[in-house]
Amino acid sequence: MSTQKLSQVLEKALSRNSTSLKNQNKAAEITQTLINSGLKPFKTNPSLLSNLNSNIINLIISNPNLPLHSCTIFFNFLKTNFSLASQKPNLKTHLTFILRLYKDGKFKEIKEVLKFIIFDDNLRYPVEEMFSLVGFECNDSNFLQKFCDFFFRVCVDNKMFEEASGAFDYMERMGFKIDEGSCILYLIALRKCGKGDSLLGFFRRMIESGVEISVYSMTIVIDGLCNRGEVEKGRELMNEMVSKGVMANVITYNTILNAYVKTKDFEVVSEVLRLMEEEKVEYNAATYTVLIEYFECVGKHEEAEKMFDEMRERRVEADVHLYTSMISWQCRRRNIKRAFALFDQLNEKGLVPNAHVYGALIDGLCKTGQMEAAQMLVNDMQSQGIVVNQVVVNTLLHGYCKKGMMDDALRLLAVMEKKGFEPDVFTYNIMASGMSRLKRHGEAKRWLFMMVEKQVIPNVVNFTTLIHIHCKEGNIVEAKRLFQQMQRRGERPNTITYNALIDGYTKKGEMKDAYKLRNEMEAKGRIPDIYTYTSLVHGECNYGKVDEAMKLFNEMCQKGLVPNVVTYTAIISGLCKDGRSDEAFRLYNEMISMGHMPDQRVYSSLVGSLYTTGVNSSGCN
DNA sequence: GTAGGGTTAG
Repeated sequence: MSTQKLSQVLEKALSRNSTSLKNQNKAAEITQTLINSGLKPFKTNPSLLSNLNSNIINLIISNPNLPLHSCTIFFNFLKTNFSLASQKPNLKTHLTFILRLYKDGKFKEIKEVLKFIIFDDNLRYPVEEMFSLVGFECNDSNFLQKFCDFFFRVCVDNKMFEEASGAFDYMERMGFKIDEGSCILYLIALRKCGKGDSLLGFFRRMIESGVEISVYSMTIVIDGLCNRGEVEKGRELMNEMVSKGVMANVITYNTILNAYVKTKDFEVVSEVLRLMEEEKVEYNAATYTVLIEYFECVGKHEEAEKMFDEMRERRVEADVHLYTSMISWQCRRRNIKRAFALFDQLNEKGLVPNAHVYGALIDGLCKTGQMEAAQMLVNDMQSQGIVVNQVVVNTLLHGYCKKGMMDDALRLLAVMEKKGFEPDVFTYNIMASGMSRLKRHGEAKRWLFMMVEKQVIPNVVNFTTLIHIHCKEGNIVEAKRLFQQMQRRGERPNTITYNALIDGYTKKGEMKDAYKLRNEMEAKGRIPDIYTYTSLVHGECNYGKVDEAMKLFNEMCQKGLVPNVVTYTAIISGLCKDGRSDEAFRLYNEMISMGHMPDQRVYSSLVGSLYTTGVNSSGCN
């Protein structure tokens, strides 16, 4: 190094020292003022802060003699005072303030400052650079680790997954201990944002980075896999983790059990139950809820009751979830008395009913047409301080619509809208189908058009309703157009959608197109049900092709589908019109033996057939 | 900071 250069360096160092000294003096002066008199002097005389620079600010903020409270007030003053725009705290100042908060254990406040940094265009830096700056400014490795973790969590809280991922990478590269709790928040946020496909990938990264894995994060990932229909993958993951020493608990098992219950596959359900027994995992209320749900779903009511009894024998306390499920099933079976008995039981146990429980009960009353009682229950829940939410309003509306009480539905809707209720996809569909049921097709369509105007995106159900309306109006062209439009919009028609359209075609006598759709739905994995067959049977009968109708009728029975009163009516009247009263009476008897009550149409058909064919000899009883 | 519950269309 030349002498000249050395002298320059020395000069610079000296001048730095002198500025540094000047800064220190200024900082000390301001700090003292803040301690003695707070912000007031600076507000009345802003020139006191005229020579402020970031070094001075940092010296003030990091001064442990200045109480944190004063420190915060000063920091916020600098941030918000427009006349001090040139001294607005920069990233380094913010980091200094965070360090100060950290030393005082103010973690919640740190997160707020971090959030501010993340959303401020002038303060936001690439993750890497910011962390390096923290490491450079502060030699405390513990703080840097904690800082990274805070930053990661704040990104997660604000759904900034890429930034969070960057923070994770940095922590991994630096060999920091990564907190599982933070990773769990990341997993939950992913799931909440519909990014379930990223769960497993991130979980693998956690394992590779040496994050201590607990049953919590494992279960979240398994749940995510189950929700995507990848139950087997979930089970494999569980086995893999068990071999690594992470034991599954009752919640993990419930998660897998619940996924299998939805497939209604008794074999796999029993297998999980056996596994739970082997592993000595005791059932809890959630296990019983899932099992009761399963048995009710497959129509084994007695088994479901047995589960409820077993739970009490094993002294597992029922909770609100379980009662809601039980009540809902009683209501579906129209056993309102039992539903209310369970409701009383819940209250006697000191459990607090919530909107879900009330929702189930109100639905039960609506299903049985007891609208006054339903309204009373709504008042009751309100008096308990429970908010009448979207579901309850929709349930009530549906109750009124089903009874054709459209004026009451409209009145309720108007009242609720005044209270801030906003109709959703359900509401519009309930109103439209209510109108359509009364053949008020114009109004029905208006409700569905209104939802589009209100920017509510129609789903497959809404499209199906509209298609159905057009079919009822005989406008099969428009129905078909909508059917294609919905698919272009990414809504996949389900069995019910196909049924609506098939019914439209059969009513027009366009049987060829109806069969074409039936084949198409099968090819797409949508299974024809009794409604599909009933429409086809009806269509064939209407056009005198009773042999074709009988073929369909036998085909559906072979497939294990049980004809209902409508199917029987269609085929019986078809046979009668064709003069085949023997066959008609045979099916009539079959229908009676199946426990179906014939309606007026069946009688008229049969009586009519007696007139045309003379005396029947089949011995109808 | 892990699981289970109430609403819609033929």
